[in-house]
Amino acid sequence: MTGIRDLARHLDISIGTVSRALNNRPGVNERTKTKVLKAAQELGYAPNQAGRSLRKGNTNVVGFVIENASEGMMQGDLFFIRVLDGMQSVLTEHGLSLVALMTPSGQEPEAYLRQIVARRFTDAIVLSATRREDRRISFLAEQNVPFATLGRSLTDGGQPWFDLDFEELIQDAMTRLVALGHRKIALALPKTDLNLRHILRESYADYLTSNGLSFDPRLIVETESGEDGGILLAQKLISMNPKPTAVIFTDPVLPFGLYRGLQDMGLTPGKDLSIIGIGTRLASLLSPNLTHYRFNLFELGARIAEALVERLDEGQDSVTRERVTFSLVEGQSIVKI
Amino acid sequence: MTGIRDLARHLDISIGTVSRALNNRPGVNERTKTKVLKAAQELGYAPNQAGRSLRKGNTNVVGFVIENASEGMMQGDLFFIRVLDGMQSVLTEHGLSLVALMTPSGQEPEAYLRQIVARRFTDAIVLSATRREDRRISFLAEQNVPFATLGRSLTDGGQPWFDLDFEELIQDAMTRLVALGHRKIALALPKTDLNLRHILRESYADYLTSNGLSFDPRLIVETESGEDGGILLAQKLISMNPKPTAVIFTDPVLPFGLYRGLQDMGLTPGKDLSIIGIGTRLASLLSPNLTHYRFNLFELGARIAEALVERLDEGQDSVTRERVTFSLVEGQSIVKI
DNA sequence: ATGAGATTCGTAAACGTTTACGACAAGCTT
DNA sequence: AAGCTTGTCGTAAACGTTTACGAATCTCAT
Repeated sequence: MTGIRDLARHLDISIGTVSRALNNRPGVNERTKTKVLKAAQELGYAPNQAGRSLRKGNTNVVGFVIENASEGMMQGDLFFIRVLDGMQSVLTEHGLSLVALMTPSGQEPEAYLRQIVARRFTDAIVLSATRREDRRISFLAEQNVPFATLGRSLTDGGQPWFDLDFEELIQDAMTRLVALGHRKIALALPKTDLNLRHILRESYADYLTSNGLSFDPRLIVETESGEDGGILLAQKLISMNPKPTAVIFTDPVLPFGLYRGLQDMGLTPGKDLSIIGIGTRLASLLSPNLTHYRFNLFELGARIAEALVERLDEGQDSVTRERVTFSLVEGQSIVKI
Repeated sequence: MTGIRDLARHLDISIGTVSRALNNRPGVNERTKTKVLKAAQELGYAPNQAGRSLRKGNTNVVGFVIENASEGMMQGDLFFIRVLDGMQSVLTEHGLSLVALMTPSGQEPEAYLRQIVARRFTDAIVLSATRREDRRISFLAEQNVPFATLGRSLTDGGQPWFDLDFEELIQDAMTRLVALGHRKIALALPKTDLNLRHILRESYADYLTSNGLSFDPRLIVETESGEDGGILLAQKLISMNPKPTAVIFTDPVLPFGLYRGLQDMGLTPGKDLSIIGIGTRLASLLSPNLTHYRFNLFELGARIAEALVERLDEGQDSVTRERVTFSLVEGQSIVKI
């Protein structure tokens, strides 16, 4: 393995100038600088990560923490990869590396976080799957670790966050459904402690009350995730009182079960029940095509990364917090009543 | 941030013994050892990664390299997360960390690999998406980096590899189809330079020739990935000559298009064309249910990790290379002809 | 009590890099 | 030509840890 000493010896100059040349710092002759760069290229030199970060006190690595790798991941993975890709694209431009870290199944999320912070493994951290109250956020804030979150939380760590604009989305969905004559609109929420759940719930209630419509909490129904959850949901919806004419939900695999459940009971999705999904790419595989909202996750990742590098470069002047927009993919699963 | 010096000062002993106590090396009194461990716990001490790996010359990190984050990832992500989870579970047991690294979209896979090797970022590497001839493998072998691959390749780096047993799988699928009376069985292969493509092709040909059946290369058809690829495939299959009565494929989203394409032409999947998929979890969402093979990806990951720690601990005595088995999920998409 | 051996600990060097500091030479001004 | 500035480079310390080595203490048989 070729180190900076080898490089220096090979060029017969001191390792100090070699280092300066590589990190193009001032005070090194242009000619020798190019010589050094060429030699580094030829010998395949790259600075030893450990040595560099020990000296500089940083790692040039940002970590994206993934939770729950084992369970509800059917949802997450499609999600994360795109976000990661977006982050990567801007981080590399700034000479930063991106690693994805997944909390070991057995370990507490916070304990794992404590580890990687104490070891100084990364310069910055991106959290996802934010809970309504999230101790990870307060922990990172206390420790003064630069971080951002994908999703918001009631616990405020002063960090930049980016999230999907669920308020606006629910507003949009509800308006559409109401315009089609729907009044009994069910909201299917996954059993989870994610903040997402609460945001959806409140947006839903807000829309109804601020538009003079009645808010009936019985129309909010808990769902299991996945296909089975969808089948169960179909049965629940049919036997509910009041009986909803439309339903909004988030799980990407759930609609398959929902469709099947309805069909098993002799009902036609879209016709007998209007269905609108949030953030499920697979949705377009159903027939009749599921009307749903999609997000530009790549861009979301890029935005997060930008906020993070800004934070790393310039301290914490301004924290950008944004709700990124969505787009509607029209299908045939919502109809006039 | 509390370092080992703080710990030593706090206990009023030398940093040498503190280090020995923490890494429980011989030559430290049992009583002081427990004292040290307790204090470390209380002060939330964890050894600085950079300092430790600089001194020890290793990082205790293994990296899983993900390629192609942007494009054909619809397939991969569902795949990788489970493998990663399996790896994580055994790596943590051995005090190793796992990070997922994704090659930046713009960069050459090999260049990226060269980077992380030269920087000594990880102790070991797991490669996926192996090509038929894979320069990454020869590179890692040259550099003497401990590594394993998920998938095989013609280029042999002397590394342990684990792969799904596609030979046995094709054998199984073909036997079933032939037993049902099928003779014109199409094999749909994705446009890719992955070794997988060749393995499937050869297993397919092998089965036919070694069972006295005719091998007609016209029955091997290239597909685009995703839903559109499925629709295209449906059209191709129908207009082919000879016209196949069954088809085998791998893409997880493709069957949705295939089903739709057939239905658009007034045909019924399963009835008018027998369909059997490989490794697509979503397949069970279709109706009629897609008959397909599934894998225990968690275990696959665990096996890879085990092989890797064995390699890290004991040098390279034996290289385990295994093809892990599959299971059939019976659906209604293959029928007697 | 004394020496040998075992146990426990402190000291200091080393890992590879960056960077503050000073040395030296060259160019310029007066 | 002397002094000053500028440009270029070498020297050495520092980052936080581990570990070889030796010093100090203790144990125990003689």
